[in-house]
Amino acid sequence: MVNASSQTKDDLQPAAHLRDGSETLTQVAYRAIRSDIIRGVRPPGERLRIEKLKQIYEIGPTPIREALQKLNAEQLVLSEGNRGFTVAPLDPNEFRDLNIARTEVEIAALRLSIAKGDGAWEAGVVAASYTMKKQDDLLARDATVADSWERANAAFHTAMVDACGSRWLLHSRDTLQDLCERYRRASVHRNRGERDLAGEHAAIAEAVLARDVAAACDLTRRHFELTATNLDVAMPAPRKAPARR
Amino acid sequence: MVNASSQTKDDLQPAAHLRDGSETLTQVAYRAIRSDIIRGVRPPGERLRIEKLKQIYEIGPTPIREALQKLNAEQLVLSEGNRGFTVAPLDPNEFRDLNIARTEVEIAALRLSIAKGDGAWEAGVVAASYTMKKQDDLLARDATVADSWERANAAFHTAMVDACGSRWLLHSRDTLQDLCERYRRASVHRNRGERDLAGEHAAIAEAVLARDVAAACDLTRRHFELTATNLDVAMPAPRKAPARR
DNA sequence: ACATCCGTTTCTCTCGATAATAATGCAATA
DNA sequence: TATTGCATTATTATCGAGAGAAACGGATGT
Repeated sequence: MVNASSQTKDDLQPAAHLRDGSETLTQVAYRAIRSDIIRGVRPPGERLRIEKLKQIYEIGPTPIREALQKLNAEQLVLSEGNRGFTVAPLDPNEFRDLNIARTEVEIAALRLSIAKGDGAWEAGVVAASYTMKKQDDLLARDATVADSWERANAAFHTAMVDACGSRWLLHSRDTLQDLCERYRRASVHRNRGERDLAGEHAAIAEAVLARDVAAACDLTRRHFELTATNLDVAMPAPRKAPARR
Repeated sequence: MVNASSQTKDDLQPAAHLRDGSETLTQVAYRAIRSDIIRGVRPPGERLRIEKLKQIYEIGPTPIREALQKLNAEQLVLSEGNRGFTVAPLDPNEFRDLNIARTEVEIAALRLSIAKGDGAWEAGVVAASYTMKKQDDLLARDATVADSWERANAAFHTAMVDACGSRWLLHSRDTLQDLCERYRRASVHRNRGERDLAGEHAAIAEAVLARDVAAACDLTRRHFELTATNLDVAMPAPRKAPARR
């Protein structure tokens, strides 16, 4: 007698364990590859060969390609003519560019959010600040950038701009934010110890709650700039094909 | 004798007449469908069945799907579970939202551009203003929104922000701009005659060249808001399936 | 009459295979 | 020895067909 079970044959499909009822394999592949790129599992400049990805993610070539096209639309993946896909390279100049855009969009959203925010928004700000402080204190002792700190930090800044009233503005912000995150994760942080992150965050939250637009924007801008200048973006280390015309 | 020519068999392929040497069918499909959606050829809410599109654009299902995924990434096309793709609907609230984001990003870029702009940029502003004035005068007489006016208008505003120093900021701007354009094209313009577009544009250009940040931003903001409030966004006319859960 | 269930149909999604394109190595020639 | 041209190889892009899921409609029961 075979080791029969209640499993259908679908359960035996390799990638199916992550698959929700009505979720397409394209979406699965998209999220998986995107996450791997942002977290640095797939390093900048890596060639993304379909055959290889097919084996890694255990998904057919069509969903993989569709996912890559989607990632290409947000510039996390580059696609050149008939020469396949590559992970977008990291470039210090590009990061400066990106950080300007990120900051400007954040400031615009922050300004609107302070102007329009209601009681619920204020409560969110207070809550996020509370969590942030705990994580900042943890970081001050441990110095290792935990995933929980990253999440708290993202949530903190999101809470500030959450009442801006334009989902599209927030969407632009998120896109730029994700792009920046890849740079942050891939870079070494200098002067980590010299910064008073908890103090900076507290000052921002205070200004925001006091509805002091000028101060809040100023503090946030400096907060971002400080992070950016403290980042040493690793130059694209050419593994093969140093300069490919 | 057959009407033989120097055509290779490639030239006989239906969609190949638009195909550059190293251009992918996916890219061809992407641009074609995108253009059709923005120009309103494919109306909001329309279901995009693969089989149908395959015949219309004379391209196989795979490139079509990849193009749709790309369009989905920029929210011009919606994709639901296992239920295919649809053209993103038009919604007045969404437009308000979008216009806020569009305006804020434009203003941020404008501020930076005025601060950083050099001589070449000034020359570009002057040139774009010149062309714009001609098109505005033409429009004042003819009332029909010509394609040439649309182009001049886009070029005018682009020239203003061109020196902002962040390609990513400009990219966000372009994305939002394209989304707005679809609303503009699909809507009826009220009070077209009552506006002095040439005057508004001239005032903006003047403030920009005088490096008067406050005035330039203020004028631009009002310029956009006026356009937005003068637009009557056609509500999504439900053709079939009025309210589809 | 109305709701529910089940079979049918339509459409989407996915795969494997093929054709087209670019990269690679080798040989032949100057 | 360097270079050009050609044949080979590897990888990409595309297609057509099949598996799977949702929508549709008729029949049954309350």
